[in-house]
Amino acid sequence: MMPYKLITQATGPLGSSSSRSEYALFKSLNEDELQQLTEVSKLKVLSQKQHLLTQSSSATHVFNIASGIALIERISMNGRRQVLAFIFPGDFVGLTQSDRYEYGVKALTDATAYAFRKPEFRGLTETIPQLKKNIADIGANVLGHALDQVFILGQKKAEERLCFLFVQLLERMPEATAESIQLPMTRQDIADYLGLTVETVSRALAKLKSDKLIAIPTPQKITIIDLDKVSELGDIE
Amino acid sequence: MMPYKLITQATGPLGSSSSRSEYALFKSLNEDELQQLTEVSKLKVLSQKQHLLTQSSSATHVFNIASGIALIERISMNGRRQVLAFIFPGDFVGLTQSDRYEYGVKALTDATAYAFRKPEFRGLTETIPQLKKNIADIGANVLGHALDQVFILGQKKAEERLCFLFVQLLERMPEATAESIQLPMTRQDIADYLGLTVETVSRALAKLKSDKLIAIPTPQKITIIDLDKVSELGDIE
DNA sequence: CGATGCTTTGAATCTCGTCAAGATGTGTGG
DNA sequence: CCACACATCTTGACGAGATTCAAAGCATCG
Repeated sequence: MMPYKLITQATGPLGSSSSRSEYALFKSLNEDELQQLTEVSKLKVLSQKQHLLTQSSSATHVFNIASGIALIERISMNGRRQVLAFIFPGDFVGLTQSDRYEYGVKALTDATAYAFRKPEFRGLTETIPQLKKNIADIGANVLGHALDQVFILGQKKAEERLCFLFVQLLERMPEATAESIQLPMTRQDIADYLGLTVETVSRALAKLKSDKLIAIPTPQKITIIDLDKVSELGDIE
Repeated sequence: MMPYKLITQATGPLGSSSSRSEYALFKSLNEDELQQLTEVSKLKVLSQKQHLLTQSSSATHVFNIASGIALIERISMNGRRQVLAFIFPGDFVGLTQSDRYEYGVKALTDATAYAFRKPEFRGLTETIPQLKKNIADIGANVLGHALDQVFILGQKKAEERLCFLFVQLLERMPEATAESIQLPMTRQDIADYLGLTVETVSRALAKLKSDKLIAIPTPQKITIIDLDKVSELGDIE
């Protein structure tokens, strides 16, 4: 019935390889509880650019990203698009205020996610207190992230915003190191995340490169040369 | 952080007159439960420009605004200031992720608030399930507000941002009508909320005025002349 | 290959920020 | 009551930063 095994620390179907997150859905759950979750989950496989869920569609499930990278986006009537976050293995998405998703989630790479039907999931949050707590922690974390983004968009220049992104990726993306950060998202995605245009993103990257703060071996890969300065520029404190 | 709408139906020590909120801390609580809350609350009286709580101070209380208007602000090391929200009677503030407030709350007018010591408040959330649910709802609402702000800051121009503020004030400020919106905050507060400078705010107001979308009888009072256009410009959908 | 999509670069334009000055308003002390 | 200081708001001139429009470079994929 369960072709997969539950692991929380290491890479696994429900837990995740994303290591640096203190806000994990499955944190501090015992074997039995994990088992209960596994039983109501269903694996969803996505290829690049496919949607895990679409804005305005009926909010029937919540999801836990198992592998791959995705983004959360919100598109307004007049077509303007805001990327709200990039998400990684172990991240949890799908909660809404209403009965429809207020945002879309699109895979940037091939990806897999475990889907939980809402009623069943909600039931488990009632019977497993720790799970409810984890959800609350995740919510607080999401809010913290949103406030960080508010700060950046309200206060920072293009190059600083890019540095903020780099710092975030270093903290959250599984395989990212200062030596090599793979960028699975397009320049347009970055622009829509940071409230800029593609051209400005490209130029700001060129400037950071010419200032020797970063290198850009290929368009999809950057190296942080001066981590101190990049951190300083990207800092929100 | 952000507006935690909290209101009972009637005006009283815990709730108050602000009407338009669906996210009430005291929603669906019975008399006895309200009584328990009242017993652990303590009135705090503030005059204009005083702080209800200060950033980085020990997070000992949560608060329910009873009267007056305040703002939530976050100031970074390098002195840059971001206003996160304007809050009104019935709003709830003081929840944090850490043991210190990550933001400050400053009164824009003379104001009063009911204070709850955290341990006691937390105790009540355990014994009153509906209270816990209300807190969760409020959190979701706060997140929604933060995401709106992200959208505005990422996508909109100065005049549109101002219209967004007007729409928000119309929705949330107790006595605000299209005919008359009192602005208890300074231009600097508005600028720091919308990610602009005072000068840009002043000029954008002048432009909206010359375009006959609004009138500015006094610097602290505006009138919406063309509500449709203002709503359209300020809309985030 | 040619077609398509993504990225970069260039030039003109626009928006907003910065610096500076003046206007308006409020509160205080003489 | 007036005069003065102080804070807030507005307006102007200028410059920096970002967007827009346009074109060209580079990949990948049929």
